Amino acid sequence: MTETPAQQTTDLPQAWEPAAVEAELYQGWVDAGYFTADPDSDKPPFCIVLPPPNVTGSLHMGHALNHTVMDALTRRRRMQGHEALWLPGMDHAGIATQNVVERQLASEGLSRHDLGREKFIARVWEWKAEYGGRILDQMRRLGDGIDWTRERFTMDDGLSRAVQTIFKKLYDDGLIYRAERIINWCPRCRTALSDIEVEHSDDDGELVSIRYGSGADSIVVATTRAETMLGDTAVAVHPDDERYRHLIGTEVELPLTGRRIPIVADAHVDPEFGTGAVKVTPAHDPNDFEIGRRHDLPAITVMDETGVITAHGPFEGLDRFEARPAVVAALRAEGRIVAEKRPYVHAVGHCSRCDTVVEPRLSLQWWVKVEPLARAAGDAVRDGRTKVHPPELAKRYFDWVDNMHDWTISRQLWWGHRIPVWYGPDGETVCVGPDEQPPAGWTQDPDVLDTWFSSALWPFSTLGWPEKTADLGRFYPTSVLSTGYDILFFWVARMMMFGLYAMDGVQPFDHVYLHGLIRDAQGKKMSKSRGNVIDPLDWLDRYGADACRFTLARGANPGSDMALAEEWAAGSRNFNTKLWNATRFALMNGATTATPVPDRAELTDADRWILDGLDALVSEVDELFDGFQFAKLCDALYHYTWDEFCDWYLELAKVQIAAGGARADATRAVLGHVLDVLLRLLHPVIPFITEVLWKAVTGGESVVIATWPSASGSSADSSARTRIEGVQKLVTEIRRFRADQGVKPGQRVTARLSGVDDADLSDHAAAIAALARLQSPAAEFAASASLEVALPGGTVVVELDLSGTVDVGAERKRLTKDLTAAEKELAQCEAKLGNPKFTDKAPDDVVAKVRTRRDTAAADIERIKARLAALPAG
RNA sequence: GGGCGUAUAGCUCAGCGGAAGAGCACUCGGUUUACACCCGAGCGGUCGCAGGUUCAAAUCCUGCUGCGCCCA
Repeated sequence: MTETPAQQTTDLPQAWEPAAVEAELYQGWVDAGYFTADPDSDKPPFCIVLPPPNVTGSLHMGHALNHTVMDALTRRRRMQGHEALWLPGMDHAGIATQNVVERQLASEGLSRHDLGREKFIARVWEWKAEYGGRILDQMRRLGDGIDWTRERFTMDDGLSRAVQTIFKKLYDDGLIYRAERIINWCPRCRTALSDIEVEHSDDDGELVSIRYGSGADSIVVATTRAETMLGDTAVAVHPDDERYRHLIGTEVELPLTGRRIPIVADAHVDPEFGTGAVKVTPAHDPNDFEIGRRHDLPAITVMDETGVITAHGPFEGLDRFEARPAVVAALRAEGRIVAEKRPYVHAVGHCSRCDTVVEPRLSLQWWVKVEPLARAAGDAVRDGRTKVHPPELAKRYFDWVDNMHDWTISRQLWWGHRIPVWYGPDGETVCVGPDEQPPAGWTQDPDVLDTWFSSALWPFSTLGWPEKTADLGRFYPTSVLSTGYDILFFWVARMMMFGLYAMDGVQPFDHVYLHGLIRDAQGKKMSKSRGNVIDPLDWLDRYGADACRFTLARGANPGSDMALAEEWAAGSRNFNTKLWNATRFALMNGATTATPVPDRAELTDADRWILDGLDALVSEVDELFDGFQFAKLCDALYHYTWDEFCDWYLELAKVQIAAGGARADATRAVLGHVLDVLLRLLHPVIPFITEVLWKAVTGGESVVIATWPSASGSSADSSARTRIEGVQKLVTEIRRFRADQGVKPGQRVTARLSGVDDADLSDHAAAIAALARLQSPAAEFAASASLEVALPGGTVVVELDLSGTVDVGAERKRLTKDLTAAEKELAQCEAKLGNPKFTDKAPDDVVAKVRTRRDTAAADIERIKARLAALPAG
């Protein structure tokens, strides 16, 4: 008999207290170098680059979810023997960071202009050193198995060099150009924004109809931005619009200004909208800009970069939102307001960083010509080099990349990568690559690049590009990019474009996994204004990293958002506690991996059943991991752990251990083996608790570097399974009967079972008695009640001495309910079988199945009726 | 306005052609020496509405309605 090693019962504390041990465990992993990848190993590579969080950011639930996913993927591959690299870092977040530091300066009564560009940038670096990157420490608390030795920052020297290199390459290839266009302008940030940095919302506004000109030749236009009329240079109508045909080519007087403007015909005007005549302000509206180009109209800018009106007498110096009512009032005074609609709900663009209403503005900016890049990015997904998970979202990706507008990359900021273009005294232009010098006396373009420009290089710049480093050769293309579907466009599309371009057509990642968005328990978006934000740090404190991670992974159904609430985390915490207690109990009973699991011939039905279930679980988990099905994977692990291992096997194992001798030793080996495998399977999702438990069970160094389980290869014993399921059904029916009869769960009841041999359960009498709390009858046994349980092999009759009055009413109620169900079943089956079309056309196995169901139902009805008839009256 | 997605138990979601499922919540019982963060037993659904295809529809098709998202 195996000695129970003493330390196994004492090593594990009574309860799992994550807060007390997580930090130390994590530091141990880092110190051991488990997360540091070696480019020179001969293992197959696996690489994930962390979508770099903002240097100003802190961990929110969306990060926590994404990190859980990436960590689980990486940890599993590491266990599978891959050279696993998860590479961390941050982006410099141009606008956000500059805003933060400017606010800091403002509190000192300073502006960035007081400091000047160089000193301001130095100040930003100081800020970063002190406050930046809080999120990196929070990632440690989540348990991220990240290679900290490779941490990168988009403004680092190496990455800045990558930015300059690719800019020069694009410029030389004619894919970067400078042009004056209408761009999205944030008057608060005072910079250009790209299309995707603008968020549209339906806002209350006004629709004002204004009469231009006078008399028969007058024309009415409608606008939501009345103040822009100061910059109108035409009125446009549809060429086929009979109402206005006579006016085309004539001029009207623009009110308030005295200017005369032409009426032009343009096919892009919608005759159905408003009056069918539109005012044209080429300097302040993208559509109008196009009309202006087609008709060679001048563009008059009437606002400065802060949104303040710059001309036109009484309106000069007014903010755009003050100017709007002022202009309307002035027009009304002239009797030119024909109609006003207020509120008028229409889509308004807002700055995604500061929510200020975006102003379309005519301005000279740098652009990326995206057409060839976007086409390549689309093709990489179309031809399967990069796979999108879930695949439905690929369509959205195509919609985007196939209709992409050129990308404005210049930003009127100081914090960022300065555009490497220099201007000569006579307007010459030169783009300067790394290691090149601009001609003396030339001046550099003052603008910096969009942060996303450098982030788009992340999958290869972090690995050393443009140098041909060992890391780049080994880990590019990366394996998986994981992110929320909401930033599919920010991340995936741009990384794809630049990755393919810089790396000679090799895609930056093989798989793109897109997870859903985090919502509250009612499915509402989390937002500060709603007050429904859950802070992951709060959950980490109160429930532990494993519970937080398990909750997130368990909710990650492909393509759909995830609702979160306190109860979810508590449920995961409970799961961890269950796992803890089950393992502790197994160890207290001598569970071990020191002795091998005996041959199957030596094992009981229960042993084979739980081992076969474990094999099935291994295969299922592998399949689900490969398909990025995290919710199902967690459910499978949860179900096996709790419903099969804890609820049944551990109870059956108690009986086997009580038997002593070789049976007990075999059971200890099975317990040890199942826990060893189960803990390894759980480790990628819940790394901390599995580390402690796995070491206690196996005595191994660390589950982080343990081998990923594979199925045993033995074929499943289906008759063992049938018998265990028979035990389960019998035990459950007896418990149900006891509960109906009001017998306390713990109370032993004298019982006599017959038909056990026919049901092939003769080996399981002890287990049935233990689980159903039965005891053997004495000589003078007098049954006061009985029940019948139909099993595949035969019906087991259980006679019980309830030693009290029997609740005949409860029994009748139960039997009647069962009878109703059986009768319904019989009717359904007979209806089908009575339909010749069904028996002719349905597959044979389906018909056979229905026949069996009919026979079972008929037998059930007969049996239940007999029992009801035998029941005493009352 | 255009496009996409979704509608299943009180809540959050699986299931996506052949007997309606899970977690949580709820009800009843419980000091069963691993666990009350637990154990045992339950209750709960004409699968949004209306048509159609099929021997068979929660599952496929059409329309409608509600909700959500993306793009104008």
